[in-house]
Amino acid sequence: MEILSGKWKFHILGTLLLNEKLRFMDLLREVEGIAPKMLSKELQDMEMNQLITRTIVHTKPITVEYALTEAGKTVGPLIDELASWGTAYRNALFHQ
Amino acid sequence: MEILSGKWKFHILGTLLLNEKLRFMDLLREVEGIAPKMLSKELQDMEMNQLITRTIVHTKPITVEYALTEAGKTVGPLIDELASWGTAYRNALFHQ
DNA sequence: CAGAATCCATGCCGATACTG
DNA sequence: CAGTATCGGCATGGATTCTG
Repeated sequence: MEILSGKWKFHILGTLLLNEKLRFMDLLREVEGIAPKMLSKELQDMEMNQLITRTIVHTKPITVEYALTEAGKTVGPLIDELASWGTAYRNALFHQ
Repeated sequence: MEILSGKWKFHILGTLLLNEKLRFMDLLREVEGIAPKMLSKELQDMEMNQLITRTIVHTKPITVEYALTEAGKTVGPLIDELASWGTAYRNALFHQ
């Protein structure tokens, strides 16, 4: 659970689930509101926990690509369940 | 998601899923390591969000019973998915 | 028993500026 | 482009004491 803690991890993972490979700037754009420092930190966390891979591409200037590992892809169903809980929760409140 | 934030909420909800009704002291015992202040605060949060009910029983001395609402019971599947993600995650790391 | 009050440490997170 | 450095606010959470 601490592996997925932090304000932005689910958002980042969700974005990577939809996009396969993304560069730092892409993520900075897609994950609305995140500051470079936080993005950097969350990415490092998740790389340490082997949820994502970080590959340097030696272009000029260099770019870095982030992608989900197989382990990282397992969060897909979890995010789905989280979303469907949200609706189930609202429904339960509504029908009571 | 902020509804379920906090260090102890899942633990408390899980305990209530197994027990139907519990008093404050019971929860203090069952949720290992939690301080009364935190238990009180988390319970208030969850009562506000209508995940649990709080009923005062006028015994001497008074006791208070906490139980899940219908909305609260919807976290069951979510906790299951969380648990099975844990194993899926470990499995993915192991087989790589 | 069920909590409220108080005090306090840590660290999460944000904004901004800077670097190779 | 892909970050790091620095500063600082504010919330989170812990320990302890007190109350009806």
